[in-house]
Amino acid sequence: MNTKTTHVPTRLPIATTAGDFIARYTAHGLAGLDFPSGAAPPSHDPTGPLPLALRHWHDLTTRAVTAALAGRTPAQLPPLDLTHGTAFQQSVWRELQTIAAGQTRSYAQVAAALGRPTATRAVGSACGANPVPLLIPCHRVLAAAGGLGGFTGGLEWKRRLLETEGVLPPAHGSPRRDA
DNA sequence: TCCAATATTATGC
DNA sequence: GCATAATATTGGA
Repeated sequence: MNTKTTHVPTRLPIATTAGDFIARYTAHGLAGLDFPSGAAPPSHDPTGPLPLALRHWHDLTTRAVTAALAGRTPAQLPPLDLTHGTAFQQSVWRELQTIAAGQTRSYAQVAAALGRPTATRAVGSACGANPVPLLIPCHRVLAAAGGLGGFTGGLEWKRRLLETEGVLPPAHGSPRRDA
């Protein structure tokens, strides 16, 4: 790639009922989305007014995140900058975006859709590398055995999102992975 | 180039 | 139900 270009993405906060999400933007679009850590607020240097395009992206992102938290599918998503991932990861993320709200798929199912039915573990790894949670419904991917699997940044979020969408399997009894 | 880790899955006891 | 082996991709030494 190019040399060490100080490509620091613009960080903007997204106020939600669950806290302030942190959206990271690059020149190509939304490059990352972080859960409310409750740590230091994203002090974006107000060296000047935000670019119009960036403001538009942030508006779309805010709506998308709000919709996702409400268990709904975002009507429109901002341009995503997924160049940070490999070709395989991008394929996985693209496949995840085809999963509608209220529906879940197993890691094996996603792997099979990619033409690599034996790459179940790789899919899980790619999901963990997902820079844009919520918008890319990585939380809708469950283990084939009915388990939640894992979730980078906090498994409680995954549980909360699934519960909101009404697809959270019962903690006792047999989880019906039947859509 | 090789080693180890990972948000899994299937099989055996 | 628990433990072990197998398989694919990635990042670092």
